[in-house]
Amino acid sequence: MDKQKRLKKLADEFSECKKALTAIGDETRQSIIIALMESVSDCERGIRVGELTKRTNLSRPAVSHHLKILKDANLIGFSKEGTKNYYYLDVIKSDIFKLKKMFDNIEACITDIQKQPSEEDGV
Amino acid sequence: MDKQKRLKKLADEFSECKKALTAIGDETRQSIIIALMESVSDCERGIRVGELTKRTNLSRPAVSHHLKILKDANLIGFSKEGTKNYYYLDVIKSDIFKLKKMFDNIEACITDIQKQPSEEDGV
DNA sequence: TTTATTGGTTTAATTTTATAAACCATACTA
DNA sequence: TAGTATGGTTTATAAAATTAAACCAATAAA
Repeated sequence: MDKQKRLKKLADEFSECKKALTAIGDETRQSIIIALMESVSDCERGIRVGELTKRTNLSRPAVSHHLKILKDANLIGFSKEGTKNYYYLDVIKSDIFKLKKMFDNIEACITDIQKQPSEEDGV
Repeated sequence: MDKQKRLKKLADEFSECKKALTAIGDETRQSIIIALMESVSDCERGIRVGELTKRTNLSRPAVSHHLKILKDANLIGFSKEGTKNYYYLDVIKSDIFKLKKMFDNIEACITDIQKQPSEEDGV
């Protein structure tokens, strides 16, 4: 595949990650993700909204609001048990995996192209 | 290393990427990054602000403002030639590489821990 | 030296976003 | 059934971000 095509494909892949990047690119939501990370070993099922409000010092509506954005961006999973909602990180099923692959590709693609002397420049 | 420590390290690594994530988590800046990607094969040195305003349909002050944020977050590189400023993606030197490594670690760490049955739960 | 080009910055207005209060719905429990 | 806990949503306000206009500085060219 030529450089142009490869870069176009990479730009498209990056575009497909826009929603996930925007969702994760907010400090408040980053705190929520950190709280979810730290709870991975504690609770298999994930943690509840009440626990998240404690750990992040955010109000419940704020947590709820940002969880919705993270859910819509498919970055976190959740399960219901009665009125209790458990939120958790699930890397493989979520778009975190999509982000991982995308960053791997940026690195591979850009470094490849920048290493090679360009043919158009007369090499 | 035990799970708790491993997760704490991951959360710290994620924290160190906060600035980069916030910078990249903006639609306008995502368009700028896409323009920079697509120009990798065209111009070795990178592209100028004027070219970016054309490609993104943003005003010059807007481009300038967002480039500054991307620069401050160490996501892009630039070089001066007289009054001309060339902006470019440099994956290895920039914090894009830091993001790549961080996402690789999220994947490795979380999936490892979620795969193993937890010892505390009586296994 | 004068003029043009390039691009960063400040400012002020608009737009967007975030938040807490109040409210609603659901599902357990006694 | 009444009471309690959980948590999502709406709304009104406050805070923050975005942008274009105007301005400024530096360099290049004529």
